[in-house]
Amino acid sequence: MNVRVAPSAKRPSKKPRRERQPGIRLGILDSVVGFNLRLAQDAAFRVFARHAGEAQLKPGRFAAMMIIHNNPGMTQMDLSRAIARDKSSVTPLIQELQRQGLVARRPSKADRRRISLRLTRAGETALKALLHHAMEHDRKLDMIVGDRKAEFIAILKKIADQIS
Amino acid sequence: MNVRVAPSAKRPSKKPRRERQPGIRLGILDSVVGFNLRLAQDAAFRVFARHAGEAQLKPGRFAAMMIIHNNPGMTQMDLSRAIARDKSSVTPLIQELQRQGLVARRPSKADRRRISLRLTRAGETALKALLHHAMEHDRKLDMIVGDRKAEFIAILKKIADQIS
DNA sequence: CCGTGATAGTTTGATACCAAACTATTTTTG
DNA sequence: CAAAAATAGTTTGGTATCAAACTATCACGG
Repeated sequence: MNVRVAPSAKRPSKKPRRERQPGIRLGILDSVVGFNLRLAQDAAFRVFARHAGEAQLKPGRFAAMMIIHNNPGMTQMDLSRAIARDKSSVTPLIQELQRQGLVARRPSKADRRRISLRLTRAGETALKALLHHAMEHDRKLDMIVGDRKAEFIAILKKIADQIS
Repeated sequence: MNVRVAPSAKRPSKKPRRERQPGIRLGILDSVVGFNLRLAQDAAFRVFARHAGEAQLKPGRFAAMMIIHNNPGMTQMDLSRAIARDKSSVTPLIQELQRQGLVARRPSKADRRRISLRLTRAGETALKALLHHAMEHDRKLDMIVGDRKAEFIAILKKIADQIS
């Protein structure tokens, strides 16, 4: 890591350096799992979202559609748990997908509190396109992660499941 | 991996812990790095924030104070880059810390656009207390990550640095 | 020096999220 | 069975965040 920092050197500087110090010391944060997890996730999220541009590809939307595709008839609560988002965050997400004609919402016959979700034909078609973009993005991550991908993901899953 | 399981286990747990719903099929998402990265980071973040309760410990605040501690005199832009947050997110964060008397903001003599940051005496004291909580939290993560921590963090750093 | 472009910080507007309160149902229990 | 508790979904309020517009200051080429 870079360790250099502004040395507060007495510099009667006519010419203050414009070069911004890339050497901010992180201290122990440098080896704190949570901090590095956040930086990595932020970076990955941003790259994903940036390439979304034309396609309406956002990580959350893609994940939701993918899961609905895999579990037709699932409820919003199911989805909430699967993507680890509060149910109140699922409401507007699904409403937006419905508004765009990608997801169909039907009241459950068996339990009238529930709304069963499935992709429309258009939704299935859209998912196929998004899948291409998403896989391309994740391929970058795969390359960075390298051959320890399985173990890396296993650790991430353990964190998601076991932390309390 | 996660395959359906009859949920009717005799488990009268009072507090329905948030966990992924067994029985929902994730499909390829199950092995997508980005998706698992998000779940892990979300879980870690929430646990950290929850234990904040009493102390005013939020991941962002702690990281900011830690970095300012390690780099007295740094600017808001420096901090913005260090924690990978937009400069416009740093403004309210620092103002809050200043309002609480934890961070001192002083205009830079050399460059009057800049504001140099440092922890106050109270800030240093507060940091010590927060450090204790934060380390306790990260110890949980350390236990989950196990003996491959160095490699795990190395991969996270690679993702944060190299993704584009 | 002087004007143009870069940089630091703030403000404003938009988005995503959570948590709590609320409604409508269903399940459980006394 | 009726009351109470639990569950599904929505609404509301608050926070964190980014991006773009804006102000002030600084650097640099001419």
